[in-house]
Amino acid sequence: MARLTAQARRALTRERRQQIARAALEVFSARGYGEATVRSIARRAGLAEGTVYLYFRSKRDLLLAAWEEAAVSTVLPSLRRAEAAAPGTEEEMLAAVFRDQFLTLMRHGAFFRLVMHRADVDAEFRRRVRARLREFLEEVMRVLQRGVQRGALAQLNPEVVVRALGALLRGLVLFDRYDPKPLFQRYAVEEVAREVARFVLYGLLPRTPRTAEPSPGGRR
Amino acid sequence: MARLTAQARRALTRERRQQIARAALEVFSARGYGEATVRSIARRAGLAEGTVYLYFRSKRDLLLAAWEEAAVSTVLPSLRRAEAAAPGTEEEMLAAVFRDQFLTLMRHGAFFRLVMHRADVDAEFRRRVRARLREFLEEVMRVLQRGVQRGALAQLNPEVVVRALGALLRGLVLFDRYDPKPLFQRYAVEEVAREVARFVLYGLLPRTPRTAEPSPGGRR
Amino acid sequence: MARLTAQARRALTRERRQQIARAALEVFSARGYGEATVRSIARRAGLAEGTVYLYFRSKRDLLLAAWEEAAVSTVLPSLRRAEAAAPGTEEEMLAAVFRDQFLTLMRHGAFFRLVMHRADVDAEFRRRVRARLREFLEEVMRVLQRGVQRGALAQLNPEVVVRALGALLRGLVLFDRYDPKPLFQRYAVEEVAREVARFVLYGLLPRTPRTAEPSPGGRR
Amino acid sequence: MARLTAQARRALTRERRQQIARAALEVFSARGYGEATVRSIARRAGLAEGTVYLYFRSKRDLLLAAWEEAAVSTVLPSLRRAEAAAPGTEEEMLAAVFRDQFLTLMRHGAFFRLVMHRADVDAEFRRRVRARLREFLEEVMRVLQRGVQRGALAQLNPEVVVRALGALLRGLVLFDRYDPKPLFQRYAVEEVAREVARFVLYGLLPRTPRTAEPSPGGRR
DNA sequence: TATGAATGAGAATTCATTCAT
DNA sequence: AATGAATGAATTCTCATTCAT
Repeated sequence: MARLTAQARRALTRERRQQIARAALEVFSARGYGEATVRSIARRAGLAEGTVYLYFRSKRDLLLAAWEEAAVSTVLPSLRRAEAAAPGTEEEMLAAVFRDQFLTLMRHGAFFRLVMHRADVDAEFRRRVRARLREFLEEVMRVLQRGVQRGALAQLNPEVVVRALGALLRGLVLFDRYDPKPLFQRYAVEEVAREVARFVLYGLLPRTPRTAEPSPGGRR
Repeated sequence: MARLTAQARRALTRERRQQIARAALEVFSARGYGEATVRSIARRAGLAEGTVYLYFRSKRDLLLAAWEEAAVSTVLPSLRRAEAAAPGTEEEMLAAVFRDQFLTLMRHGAFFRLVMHRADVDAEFRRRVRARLREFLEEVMRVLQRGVQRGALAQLNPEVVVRALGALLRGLVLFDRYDPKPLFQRYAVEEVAREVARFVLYGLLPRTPRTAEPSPGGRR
Repeated sequence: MARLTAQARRALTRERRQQIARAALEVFSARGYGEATVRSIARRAGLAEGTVYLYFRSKRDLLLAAWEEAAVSTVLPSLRRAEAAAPGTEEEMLAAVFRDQFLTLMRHGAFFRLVMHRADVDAEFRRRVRARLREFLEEVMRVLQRGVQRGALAQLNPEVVVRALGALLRGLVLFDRYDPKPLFQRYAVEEVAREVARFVLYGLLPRTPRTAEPSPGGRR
Repeated sequence: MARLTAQARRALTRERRQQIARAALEVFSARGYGEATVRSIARRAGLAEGTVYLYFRSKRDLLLAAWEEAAVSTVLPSLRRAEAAAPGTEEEMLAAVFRDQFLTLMRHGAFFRLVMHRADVDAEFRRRVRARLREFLEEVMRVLQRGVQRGALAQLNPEVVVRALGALLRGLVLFDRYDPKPLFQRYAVEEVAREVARFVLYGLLPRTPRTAEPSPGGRR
């Protein structure tokens, strides 16, 4: 008659949920939403079909859970570190932030592409995706605005820039899958991150005049 | 009904195919792949279910056809125009190219998001998406390389830059759907295009030293 | 390309619906609602499972259709005939009405028992059952009221009597199934009908005084 | 917990069984058989699902137990009282018997309707329902036969009359649920019982000639 | 060529029953 | 004795695809 404490039970439940959510993440990533079956997710989690329904109400809920599982970002911390960087190391710090972002995105690329699509089809899901994005956008915007105020950044519209940066980074990874010559298969992540950091800092135009002044850590 | 020449027949067939492909594009955009039914596509095209199968082998083929229908780009021409631009109008020309790209993407945003996902799930589809992208990438790369050689552009890796640019532009539009404060609902496309052009040309860093030299069409 | 006229098509559809409704009636009668599967109904109708759903939206709709199929009453006509009866043949006419009612009920006894139960569980179904009963009740009530006014019937509350009669007749058949010595297996329907008619006309008390008067077609 | 005597244990077991059977009766009445879940019955009894299976072998057994619970009749005693009635109070006594019967039936109307249906589907259940009915039928038949022999009742076939009476009483209550104008919602049970008693005693025909003679307890 | 009725494979979901604790 | 998590069989319903007309 040994019964578990309510706390222990809840912990077990949370663990099972995560176990299933991870399986869902894998299966959804591999097969998409429509093609993934609840059965295959259960099998992947090593459980029977019915068991899944003890922890999730529907297949749709599995998708939401998989999204929570995948969306844990490692980027915000590295962004905060970057902001605290000494002047002159901007390029390196930005490259580091970008690399982290790339790695995060690469881990679940297929799933994020699925998410983009499902968010079109499923309004509740879209709401959740938006909620998660909001926090991220606001944090980065704050960083940018401080940079502009300090004179460390050009006077660009931060609303646009934050989205341009986000699109650039996410797009680079997520569109790479159907690139005829995938970038991330031909260059190391670090390399791409550094090159993108340069592009982002100095733009497309040649910076010849600038090299005239002592720009520590400057390039070329 | 009088007999038609083989040519006329083929023309009719092509027309019917396109009629169905357009219907498919609309329905897929609105509902996604799994949720779209062949019946709804047939209905949208004003035909019976069976008729669709006279022109397409399967639902999957409908998706491929919808993709061909959607992927007609208006961007390459505007890019060529841009390249021929006189120095000093770079910003305007780039903004124009970007605007065209944005408009193209916005027309079928939901469908492109679907495509990104289906390309993960369906290898043949991925092949086709890649093929279409290749031509585009190569064209833009050539433009960039010429710019670098002429000294008009910074010495960045064109492989990276072309993808970064593409990701930036596509990402801005495609991710906007689940932006908590959608950019393209709050700014005119032209405005976004111009701001992004500036960002892309000059980068994030302040350009104060540069304004010292006569930079026609310079900014702010 | 021979297409059917809209009329012919509708006739075919009606026929198919009835074919399926009859199969449903049989299967529901034999197995009950929960135990009956749509598949078994389809098989009984000689069709594939999916075909059933071309004609009915759900299993529940099949039940409603089966009910319409079963509830076609042969009783009202015979009731009207009875009312027109010459005095003195009351007993015979009533027996005839009862016999018809018994036969109707016996044809689908199990199904009517199911109906009584489902009407408890399913509100929409209850509504339909009620609607069908209403017409019947009102007709019989009118007959009774006329009888009372003419002095041909005792001054009883017609509301109660119509229900008492209905309950008696329906109950006799429907409860017979779990009678340890089923009446209708041991007596001919006609016999039961006649005996019940006597009971209903003269009641339980002995009618000795009455035999004193010349009661043509009187009894015993 | 101290050991219990075998007797005390058995008593506890019986009590638990009844507790569950009552819960089953309620849930079956409210939802029907197929729609009722063992879980909901367990919850209603304040127990866990598994516990139910310590006392009953299957869901079907729960139904049998619920039937035993519901079928305890209060009618036989009142019938015996009625038989002992002095002449002249027949109408009142019969009305009293009927009222008791009505009340018993009304308490579990939905369940009895379910029972009628399940008895069709489940042979063992039918056997049990029959067994319970037998005792009742025989008792009432004896009463009727004595009445006929004493000359207190008309010379009708008691086999038919006992069933006609039973059908009438049970039917009145059980069919009332889907009566468009339910009798028992519009008349007091006593009223219905009295009116039905009159109908049953004197029949539908007017008793005018009869009132001429001294008919003790006559009507109107 | 066009139609849409028919098919049946396949998927999500429920729930009676079992069993380790 | 009591629990409730786990199981998986079974069911309803959908829809891509076929085919007779």
